[in-house]
Amino acid sequence: MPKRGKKKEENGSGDEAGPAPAKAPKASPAPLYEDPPTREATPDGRRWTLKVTSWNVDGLRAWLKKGGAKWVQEEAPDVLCLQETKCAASAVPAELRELPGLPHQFWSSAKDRPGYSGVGLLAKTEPLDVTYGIGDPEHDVDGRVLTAEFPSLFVVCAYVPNAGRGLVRLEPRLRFDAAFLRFLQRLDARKPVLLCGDLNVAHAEIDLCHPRANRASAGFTPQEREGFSKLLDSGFVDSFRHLYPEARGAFTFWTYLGGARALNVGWRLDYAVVSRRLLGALCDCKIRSAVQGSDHCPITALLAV
Amino acid sequence: MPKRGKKKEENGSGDEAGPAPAKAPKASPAPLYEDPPTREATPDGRRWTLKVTSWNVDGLRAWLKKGGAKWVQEEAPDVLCLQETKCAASAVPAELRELPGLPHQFWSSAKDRPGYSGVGLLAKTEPLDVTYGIGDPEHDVDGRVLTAEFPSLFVVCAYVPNAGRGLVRLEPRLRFDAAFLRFLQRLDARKPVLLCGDLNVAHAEIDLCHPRANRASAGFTPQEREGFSKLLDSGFVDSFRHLYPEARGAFTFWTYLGGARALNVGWRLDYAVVSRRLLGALCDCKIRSAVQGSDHCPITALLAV
DNA sequence: CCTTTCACG
DNA sequence: CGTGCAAGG
Repeated sequence: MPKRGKKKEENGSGDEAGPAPAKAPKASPAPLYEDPPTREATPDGRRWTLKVTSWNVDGLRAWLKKGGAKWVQEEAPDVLCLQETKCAASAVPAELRELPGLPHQFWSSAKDRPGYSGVGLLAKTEPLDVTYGIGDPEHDVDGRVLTAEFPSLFVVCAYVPNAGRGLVRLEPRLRFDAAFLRFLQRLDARKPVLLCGDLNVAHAEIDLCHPRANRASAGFTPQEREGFSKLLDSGFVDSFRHLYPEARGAFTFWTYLGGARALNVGWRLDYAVVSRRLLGALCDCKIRSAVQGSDHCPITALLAV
Repeated sequence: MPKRGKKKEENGSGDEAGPAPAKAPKASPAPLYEDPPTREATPDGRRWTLKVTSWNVDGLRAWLKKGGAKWVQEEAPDVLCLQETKCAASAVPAELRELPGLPHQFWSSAKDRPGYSGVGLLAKTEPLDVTYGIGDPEHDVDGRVLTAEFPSLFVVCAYVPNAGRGLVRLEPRLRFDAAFLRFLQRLDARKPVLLCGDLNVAHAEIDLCHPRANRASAGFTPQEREGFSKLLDSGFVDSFRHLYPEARGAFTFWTYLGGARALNVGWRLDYAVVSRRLLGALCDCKIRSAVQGSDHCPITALLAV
C-alpha cells in the first residue's frame, strides 16, 4: 500500500496525467463511486434469498465503539464475514456476541500474536460445518480463513496476508495465494463457493486510484495480480466486476494517511468471489462506500440460492 | 504504588479501621484538601518575589492537549519545573516553546529510551548556569535532574526514580537517593537550594491515604522514607509540611486506576524542599489539588529572595 | 487508568 | 492515521 507521506499532492504532476477539471478548487482525483440501485433479483427474475456482508473492521473493538455493529443490524445479512478483528475469541465484546440475528459465531485469531490478523464468521442459521484455516500450518497460525458449509454452498471468509512495506513479505503472500487457490478448488469440487473478504489485491488498473504509482506497492504487484487472475482462471468470478465491468472509483479501502478517503484515493481490495456455476444465482454486489467505522467499507453480496 | 484492582472497595474492611460515616452513600476515605488562602509574605512581612511551580505532567504532549500550558500561563510562575515529560527536546511542541513568560527553556530526556522519564525547566529570566544530571552516569542517562543557578539560589528540578512494582527497582532508587543527597549538599555548600519535583516518596503516614496498606509499596518503603529523612537531617526542609504540619489529605498524586482522585485516595509525592537558611524567605507552598491534566497536580512555592 | 513506543497496515 | 500491544507509572 502507498505510504503517501506528502500532504495533499493528489493532483500534482503525478502518475495520473489526465487534465484536472478547471473549476473545482480541490478536484477529486477519482470520481466518487455512486452505488447503483440494488438489483433485487437475478436476470431471470428470482429474488435474492442469501445476503452476505464482508467487512475488514481494522480492530473489532474499536469498530464496535464506532457503531459498526449497529450498521450491521440495519443491513441484516444472513452471513457476516469480518476481517482484521485483532481480537481473540475470548475478548469479543458481549455487544457483538449478543447481536440479534447472527447467533452462530465463529472466531479465529493469530496464535501467540494478540492483536494481529483474525477473522470472524457470523450466521443467522447454523452452518452444517465450519472449518478453520486452509490446512497449511504456515498460514493457519495467523487466523485468516473461516469456512462455513451451508446446504447449497460454502461461504469462505478470508483475510489474505499483506505483502508488507517494501514487499518484505511478498514471498509468504504468494505461497498463501497458491495454497489458498488449491483449498478453494477442493471446496469447489464439492459445492459452489462464495468467497468473501479482504483479498489484499487490486486486480486491475481500474481497481485503484493510482495504478502507475503503485506498480511496486503491496497489493498491486504483478505477482499478486496474477494470483487473482489464476483464481478467475480456475472457475471463479469477481462478482462486482462481473456486474459492473466499467465502474470506476469503486473502492473498498482508503489509507487513513493524508485524508485519502475524502478524496476517494482508494483501492478495491474486498471481494465477493463466486464459483462460476453460482453466477445464475447472483443478484448484486454492493459496495457500501459511505459506511464508516474502518479504513475499509463493507460489501454485500445478494444471491438467489 | 498500589494496584487497586478492585472496583470501589475503598471503605471495606481494609487497612483503615475507623468507622464509616453513616450518611454518605459513598464516603470519601480521606477528606478533600482545602488549599488555605495564600500567604503572600514571610512572617516578617516581606512579599514573595520568586514563584516556582512544579508539575509531573505524565507525558508533556498529552498534558498540553489537556490545556496544561494554559493553566501555567495563568499561574505565571518565574520558574516552571516539569517531570515525566516523556518527550525529547526536539519533540517539544511549539505551543510550549513559545509560551509567553518562560522563554528560557531547558530539557533533559532519557538516552535511548524515547517516551521514558524526562524533565524540563523553564524560566522567566535567564539562569546564570544550567547543569544536567547529578554527575552519576547510572542515573544521568534517564534525564531526571536539571539545575538552574540564579543569583540568590539554585533551583533543582528532579524526577526521582520509581522503585517499581514489586520493588524491582528499589536498589537503584536507593543508590539515586544517596547520590542525589550528595549532589544537593555540594550545591548547598555554594548557595541555598530550592528543590522541586516528584520525589516519588510519601514521607510520613500523613502523606498518603492508606499508609498501612502501602508499607511495602514503591514510594512508601522504610528505605525510601528514610532517604527523605536523611535529606531533612542534612539541612533541608519540606516547605509544605513545615508550613502545615497537621494538614491531612494534602496529596499531589492519585493513580488513574479506580477513580482514586475523586475519592482523594492519593499520595503527596511532589515537594518544594528548601535549604534551611531559606526558611526566612519562605512565604507559602501551595498544592493546586483541583488542577487537572495529569495524575499529579502542580505545586507552587513562593519565596521572598 | 493513561501515556508513550512499537509493529502492522 | 489509527489499531491493539507492551512497558512504565
